[in-house]
Amino acid sequence: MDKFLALTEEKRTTILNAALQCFGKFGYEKASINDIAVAAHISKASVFQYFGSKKHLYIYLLEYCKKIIEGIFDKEALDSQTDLFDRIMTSSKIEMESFKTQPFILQFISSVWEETSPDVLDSLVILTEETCKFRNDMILREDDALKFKNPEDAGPVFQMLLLMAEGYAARYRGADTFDFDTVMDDFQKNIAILRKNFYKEEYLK
Amino acid sequence: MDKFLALTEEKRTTILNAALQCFGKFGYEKASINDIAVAAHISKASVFQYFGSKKHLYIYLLEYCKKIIEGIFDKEALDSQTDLFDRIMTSSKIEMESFKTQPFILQFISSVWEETSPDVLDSLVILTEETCKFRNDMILREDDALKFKNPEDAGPVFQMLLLMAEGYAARYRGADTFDFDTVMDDFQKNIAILRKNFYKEEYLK
DNA sequence: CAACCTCTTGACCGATTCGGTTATTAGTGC
DNA sequence: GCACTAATAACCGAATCGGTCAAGAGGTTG
Repeated sequence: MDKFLALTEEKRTTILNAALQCFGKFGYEKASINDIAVAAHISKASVFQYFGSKKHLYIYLLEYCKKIIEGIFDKEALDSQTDLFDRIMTSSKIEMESFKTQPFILQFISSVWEETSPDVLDSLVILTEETCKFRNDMILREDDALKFKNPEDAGPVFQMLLLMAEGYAARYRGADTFDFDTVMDDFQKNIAILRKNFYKEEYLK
Repeated sequence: MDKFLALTEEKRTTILNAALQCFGKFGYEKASINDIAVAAHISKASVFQYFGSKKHLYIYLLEYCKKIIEGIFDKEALDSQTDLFDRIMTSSKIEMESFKTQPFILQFISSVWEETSPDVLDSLVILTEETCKFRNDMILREDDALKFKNPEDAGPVFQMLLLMAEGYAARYRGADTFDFDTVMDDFQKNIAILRKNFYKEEYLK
């Protein structure tokens, strides 16, 4: 793998993106090294030169994604003491911004949750653990509900927002092009509308 | 294919579900006839006995799904002159009920939209056309907005509900078990909350 | 120019799997 | 026991699988 690290960053990300895309799309067993090599515009032999084996490459990707998520997580933890809607918005924004440069990480991560191949089953925990941590961080807090006209609506609304985020992810999964700014704009408008209708008057700054 | 129609209905649906699941999960090229045969608990030779070739099986599935969607569509068109939220709810309910017996149709249909194999590319239109028709039917109407405290919120709220539905679909895609009633309950509660907060007082019956 | 080194890859390996065929079996009615 | 049918085990050539290796290509030293 030191062979791989010696490459230029551009070449590395091209290869990683190709691998993330193929594994994300086909799953571990159905994705072939040849698929990845073609997508990365290199030879199949080079993939083995860099990573040794298919399994090693997959595990490398798991750890690679883990590091990226850790990076997001830290930044997000900094500004976590705000309003519920602001919190959701900023964390989504950070998440989206990070994935802007790494467009295939999202579908790879979600594919990991469906992976069943015994070859890599033991290794999946590397990523699943990390993604759980990420989700738990932006959980609903107690005093969030107080701002709602009907405090009991806070939980469902939060769930609806998570659901919508999943909907966005599903809608653009596998699409080649993806206008992040437009989607975030859309999401922001939706959040504003929800806030306006659910919050007590006094919390509508 | 007359050979296939001669089977018992139970066996037929077992085979179709296996095929829908495999094609839906792996896509046309990566799904092998062997995968399908194993999932259907029959021999590979039987699959060819029934459908002739891989391509014929795939096209049969496209037409099979088209018929099912047509069935839903007709029923849904009958009671289309109600309140926006009721309309979304009942159409979702009908859709869900139909898919309760055919658990793999949903992921198959969404996989068709991502299919790129030249072998079947021409045939995809069989289904894509039909699913478009289905979506267009439950579109927002003009007088729906009048019931909203802020009429301009109607469009976004409708979009949010579509997004949430996609989120539900994504969340349970590929899951073996899926408690439809719980999900529909959840969805219904969310709709009730939205209506309560977005509608003018006079329309809250 | 020759000798050397690094990186990339075309060609190749045995094994497996592919879509598809066929010959044999197992089951059923008479 | 016999004929007919439906299912499959065994098989086909071709392709692809994960993985290896030796032959270049390109650059750096003498």
